[in-house]
Amino acid sequence: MGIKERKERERDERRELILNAASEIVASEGTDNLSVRKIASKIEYSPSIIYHYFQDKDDIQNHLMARGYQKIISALASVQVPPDQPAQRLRVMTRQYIEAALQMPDEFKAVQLSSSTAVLAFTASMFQGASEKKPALRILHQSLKELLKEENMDESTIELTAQIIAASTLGLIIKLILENGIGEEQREKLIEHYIRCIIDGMLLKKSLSSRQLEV
Amino acid sequence: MGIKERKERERDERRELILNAASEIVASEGTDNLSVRKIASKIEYSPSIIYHYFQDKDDIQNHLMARGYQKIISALASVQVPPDQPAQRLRVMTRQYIEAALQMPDEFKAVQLSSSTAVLAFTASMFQGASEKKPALRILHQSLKELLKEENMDESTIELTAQIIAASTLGLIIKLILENGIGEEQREKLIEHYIRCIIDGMLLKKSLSSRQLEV
DNA sequence: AACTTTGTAGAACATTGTTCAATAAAAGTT
DNA sequence: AACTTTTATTGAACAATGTTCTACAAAGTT
Repeated sequence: MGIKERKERERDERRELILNAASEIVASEGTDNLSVRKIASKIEYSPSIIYHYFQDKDDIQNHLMARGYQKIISALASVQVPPDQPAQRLRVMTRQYIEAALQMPDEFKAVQLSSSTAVLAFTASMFQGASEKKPALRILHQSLKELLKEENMDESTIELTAQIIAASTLGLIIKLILENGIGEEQREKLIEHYIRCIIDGMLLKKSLSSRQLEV
Repeated sequence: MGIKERKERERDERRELILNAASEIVASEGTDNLSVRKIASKIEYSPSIIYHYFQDKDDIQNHLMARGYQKIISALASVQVPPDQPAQRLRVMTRQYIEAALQMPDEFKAVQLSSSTAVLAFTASMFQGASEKKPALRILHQSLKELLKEENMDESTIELTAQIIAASTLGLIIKLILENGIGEEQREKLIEHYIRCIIDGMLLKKSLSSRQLEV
């Protein structure tokens, strides 16, 4: 049954063709200026053909998001720090996550910031609920677990902490993306200070066990 | 010259009329479904009239943003905690900021998440650069300053810290907005834990002065 | 009363996402 | 090889969008 496979391959290739064109448009003109017709014109096909390969525009954007997300995951997964230094590992991973996101601001915006319902639903499926089910967060979660288990922290607190780190890192990324005029050294300072404050701050707190604060 | 003033008043009233209609549409149908024509139909005017009172759609959205932002600022400014307890004050303010934002997810999304260039520029003018120039951040900044000055922290670090707290709080808010299916108690837990981790974590770190970490 | 400014509407345009009916091409079946 | 079914592709069409332009009426000024 070689033909069926070839057909599927060809179909996938055309889907890739469409996605690549879409990706280029997003890269050159921004997410807002992506249109079905521009994609069609770029690949020199009629606009209608898009709907033979994708359900609708949201579908295309979902796939674009998935790609961007995959890049982030790869960047995260490729971090190899000696596993006996989980704190350092967490720092490096956080930094990698931030930098991966900054290298593809448009895709990241598509992943994280879109408010169209379909895109939102997709985002939710990756970022919502327990972090075990979210690819990128799972990796972060794993590192956190290794790190925090040694400090007799209960499971639910670890889960909460992972989510909060993910959320606040997202916030920093958004800040850095929005402030595209920011200088390189200022950006570096912010990232550095962020990791200091958030990661190290949290670690330090835990290492002092659960002493209550009444400042 | 009473007539000129009345004219201006009438003009402002119609601008308000338009903004209110826009606001209702955003509230009921979401930011994505706001359209000039819907506004016109809601106020029972022709679509063209909109352009007599606003430059374009982005202009309207900017004003919508400004309103939402004003609400957040009010919520922040209304926090009155004894000034001799700056840490507690910072906690309450952070919480208020989060809750104000969650009560108007659409406006907040408009303020923070939009990627249209005009909206972006506007957002930038409020959130970008030094926090002294950003109304909402300035209040936060002020509280931080009071709090951190006592711990001989230099100005630039305070600035960085303020920005990071603002950014990560933004991240949490976005997370909570995106996860609209989240339960009340879970949301509460997250906010509580966030304040614990971020605010208290930072405070604790500072109270131990600048000891370096080599975990 | 004549003139100018301001408010309003209607028609029109280009662009968008999407659908539908028709057709060409390919694959499968006899 | 002839026929049938499936797949690929197009062109025309539709409705909704943001926006502009021309025209015109109303209000204000002189």
